[in-house]
Amino acid sequence: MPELPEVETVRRSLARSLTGRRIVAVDVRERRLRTPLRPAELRRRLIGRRIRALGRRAKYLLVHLSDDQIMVLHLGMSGRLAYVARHKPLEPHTHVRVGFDSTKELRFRDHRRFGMLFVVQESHLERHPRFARLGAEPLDASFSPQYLSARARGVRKPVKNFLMDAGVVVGVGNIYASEALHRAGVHPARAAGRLSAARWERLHAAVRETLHGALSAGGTTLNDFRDADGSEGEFQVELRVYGREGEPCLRCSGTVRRVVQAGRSTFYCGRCQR
DNA sequence: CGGGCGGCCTGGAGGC
DNA sequence: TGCCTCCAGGCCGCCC
Repeated sequence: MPELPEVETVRRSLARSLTGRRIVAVDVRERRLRTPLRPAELRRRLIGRRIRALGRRAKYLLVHLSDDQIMVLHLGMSGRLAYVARHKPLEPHTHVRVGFDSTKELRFRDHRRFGMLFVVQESHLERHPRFARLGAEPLDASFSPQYLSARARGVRKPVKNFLMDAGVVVGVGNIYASEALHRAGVHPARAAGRLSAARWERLHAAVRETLHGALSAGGTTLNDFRDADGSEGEFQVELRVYGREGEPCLRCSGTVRRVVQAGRSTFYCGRCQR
């Protein structure tokens, strides 16, 4: 569920609390995450280092540390980060605690354990296997309709799946792909390689507007998304098609439908999305 | 080789 | 009421 706006929301809330802090303790309570945690290595590479800044690449949160190190966090589907008082009782599924030179600590919870936490050398980040093949950042200036159109040339897979391909554009997950396609009036099953330049213009704008809107709302909280201070997002009330199967389209008199594409639910209006 | 799909996980919802 | 199945979806490996 955490897509770009949710990860960015967490980044912003964490940056306020963590920037400038020094790591003094790392407690791994469960090492079986998506990538198995290595407690000794984590301690060796994290303890004593200071947090310089918080960044983000795709859905990865980047905690930039002193000495050229980055602590990389991925929330998977159910991951949560919270900066809370050290003495607060542990919530269920708290897998990692990172202590700081303050009275608070960072807690990483993830009941489904799809999340990740590892450390990379900053100068090696772009060569890291999980980063080397990532596509454009949708909110960057380099992301353009021409880029999308060029990457889609000859691609026969549905445009919905194309938008969710992190090798093309990052951060667009299942919810915002449906929302952006609806906003652009593009049918999700249309082959990516068969969209006109005008449609790429609309879709490009729709992706950015959707992500910016969600960001302004602090993300979408459908089940359990929270930022690092525990606040919920508000964008769920602005969703136009996602989760609205059978309900009326908010733009025309059509009905929102649900189909499964590549194993994922897609919501769209069969009337105004062509 | 592009693209679809299953596996990884667990909690919650819905069916019987 | 309780048990079972299904679904949620980011990412990757596998397979056609």
